[in-house]
Amino acid sequence: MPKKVCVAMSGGVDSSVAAALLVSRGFSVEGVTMRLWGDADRDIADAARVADFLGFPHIVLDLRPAFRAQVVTPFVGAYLGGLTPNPCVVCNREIKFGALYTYARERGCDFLSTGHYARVTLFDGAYLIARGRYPRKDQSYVLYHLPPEVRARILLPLGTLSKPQVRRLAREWALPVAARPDSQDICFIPDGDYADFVEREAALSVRPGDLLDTAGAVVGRHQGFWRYTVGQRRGFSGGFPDGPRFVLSTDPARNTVTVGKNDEVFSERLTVRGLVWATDRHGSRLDTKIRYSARAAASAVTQTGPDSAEVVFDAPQRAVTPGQSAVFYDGDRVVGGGTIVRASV
RNA sequence: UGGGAUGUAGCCAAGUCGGUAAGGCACCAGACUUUGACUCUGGCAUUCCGCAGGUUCGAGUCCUGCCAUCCCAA
Repeated sequence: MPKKVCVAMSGGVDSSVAAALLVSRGFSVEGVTMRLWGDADRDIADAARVADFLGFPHIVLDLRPAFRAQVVTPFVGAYLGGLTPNPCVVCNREIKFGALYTYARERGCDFLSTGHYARVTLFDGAYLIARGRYPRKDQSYVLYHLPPEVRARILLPLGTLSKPQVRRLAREWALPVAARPDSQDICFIPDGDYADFVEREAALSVRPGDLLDTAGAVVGRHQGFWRYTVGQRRGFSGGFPDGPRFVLSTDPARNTVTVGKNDEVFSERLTVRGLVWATDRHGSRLDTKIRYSARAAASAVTQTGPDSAEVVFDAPQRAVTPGQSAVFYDGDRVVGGGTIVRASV
């Protein structure tokens, strides 16, 4: 009796290849496409074509209310609170490996599978998320918070493949979506203008405020604190004759943005909340990754409370940003992480 | 209306002995990217260098006048 696996299919190349891989490995596959936001008919149709092509059933799961409540609303709220959220992290936790996982289990699936470029490895009796084999595309960062029962029941077929390999497989197998371009940007903001999105959702308009230097002197104007994130260079009126300035911090209460030169945007330590550990088997010397596209950096991690920890880097990191996730790696294994609430020199 | 200085793209700014407008910031486009950023590449003064004349084959670069701004002296 083959194991039954539910595959999350976005209609894109990655999840389609993941599904094909599972079919080739003898699993009993069922495709599910989540309807999350906006017009998804094209994606749903593409996923259905792939399922049909590969010969397994496909269903659509409408999770729009949950997506709005658990991803979009918090996303807007975070920006208005002066933070820089990572909606993909939240979506993976609450939707893909939350609501969808629950649904898959209820349908009797043994596993849930996605097209993430990450692996699951058995370590000391526990299933842990590990980096994808090909670091360029590694997505383990966005899965750091999966609970143990979920980690034990997910399959990530793309974890040992590179993007070019996946595309090649899609072409070899003549999948109907082989030529689709990669998705990018925030899925619920197709035009990529997140600031405009936040303003529409929150019924705000541009709210100019003072641009400050580290001494507190007004050095320019900005268009509303939510349009800026730590390390950002663009968006200040006029510019500075002696070189660019980068955001050091924002203050939602006063609607101010503090800027400085590039060498001022490095931090040696940070504090996380919402701390989770994937295993107790880890030391304090861990590599910490402070954003999706950052390289994990050597650090010392110390738990300071039930859900908080302090991270001290061997070398200062650029643009440590409150709201982003800090993920702890022991080699290739994801051992924990949390949300950055503060950075300090 | 005594003296001195300056006036080059939105901003800062280089422009030698006159030879056919560096660079930086900002901005725009593209690349990168399942978050926001960063980064990278390209574009960005085709009768134009405060204005008006003049000299010259040719002037931002020399000459004359004017205008504007700043500083000192008042």
